Amino acid sequence: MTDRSPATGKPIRTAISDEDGIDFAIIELFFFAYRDFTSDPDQILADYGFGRAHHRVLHFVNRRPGLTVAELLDVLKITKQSLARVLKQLIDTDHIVQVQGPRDRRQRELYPTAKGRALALALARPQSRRIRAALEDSGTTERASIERFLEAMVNPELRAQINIVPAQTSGKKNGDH
Amino acid sequence: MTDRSPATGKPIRTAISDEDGIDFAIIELFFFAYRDFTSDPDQILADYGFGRAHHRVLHFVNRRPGLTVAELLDVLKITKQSLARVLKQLIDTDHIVQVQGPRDRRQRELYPTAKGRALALALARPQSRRIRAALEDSGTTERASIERFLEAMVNPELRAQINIVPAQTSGKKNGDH
DNA sequence: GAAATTACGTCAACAGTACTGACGTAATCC
DNA sequence: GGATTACGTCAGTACTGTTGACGTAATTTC
Repeated sequence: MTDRSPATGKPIRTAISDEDGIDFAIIELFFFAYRDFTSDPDQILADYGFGRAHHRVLHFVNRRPGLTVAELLDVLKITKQSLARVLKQLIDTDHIVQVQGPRDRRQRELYPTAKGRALALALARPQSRRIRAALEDSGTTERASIERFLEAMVNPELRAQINIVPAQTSGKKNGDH
Repeated sequence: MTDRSPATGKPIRTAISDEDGIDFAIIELFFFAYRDFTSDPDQILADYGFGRAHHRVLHFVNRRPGLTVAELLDVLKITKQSLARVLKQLIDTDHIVQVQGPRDRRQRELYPTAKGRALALALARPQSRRIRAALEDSGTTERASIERFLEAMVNPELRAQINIVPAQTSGKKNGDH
């Protein structure tokens, strides 16, 4: 390679590859996949003057209605100040309401309104559609294998959060609307 | 209960679920997985005073050495100004070098230096480790199925970018000079 | 060869999301 | 009653993204 130079930059012309046993293919795919995955709701959010932070808050409040501010902070792994702004906006725009905690009145339980529920669904719809299409296109027979892989990508100590999800609700309570 | 009120917020107490045929499970898993996936390199980047934007630039310059600024912008889907700041820092810190384009001297071909290559590898290592572990933990026998799924998640019109990856540098052209 | 276009760098201004640290208030715990 | 907790908020800052405009050098077009 005719390399004789000082410490200062010499251009390396060969592409990095799986040479070092590093899975660049999936690393890169994960980047592209997530970028496009989030671009769907971004379009909708723009109409409301919201961003991704609003989406995340809205999502989890809909998924775990009644969770407290502290719990939400823990799930999102952001600070109080970061949450404050977006949460306030969502409350002001009547997407989320706060209810004083029953046991502990210092706490604020967060619930979606009908408006907030509708928006959460609207944001999730294109994402879900993309997932379904991807499962079909990739010929993935069992959805569960993707689910297992993604779950295994999450830090073990944080997996508890994932399963707080209400799976028991699946009883299809009320009729259609 | 007692739900009859004006348009203003009434708390909905039931969790959103797969009721509407929406794949909330995977939507949420994708969020958690990507969050933790990016947290690995974030730790390292902090030591250099870099952020995720630097990581992405460094990654693609290492993956496609010699790409031009315009090509990089196209891959990252960001604006010139956003790129300018981080690229300048990477050049100033001797992680990336610019070489005047051979065919078109207006262009700047971007190459990693040894230092830049080393950092790119250091950043990719924990991510690759996480992927390998996830594949094992989830009992995914064939890596390719995950790869296919992720690729199918990418917008079709953008999939071309993915395959620009080297490894088969030949047999691409069709008699053009 | 002059004029238009292209590739890139840069300046200015701004938005969204994240951070830290500090302070105040009400409620609960001990 | 004092300490702690849950939450809200103020101030300041960093990173990454945006748009628009302008300048320069190189290439292309006529």
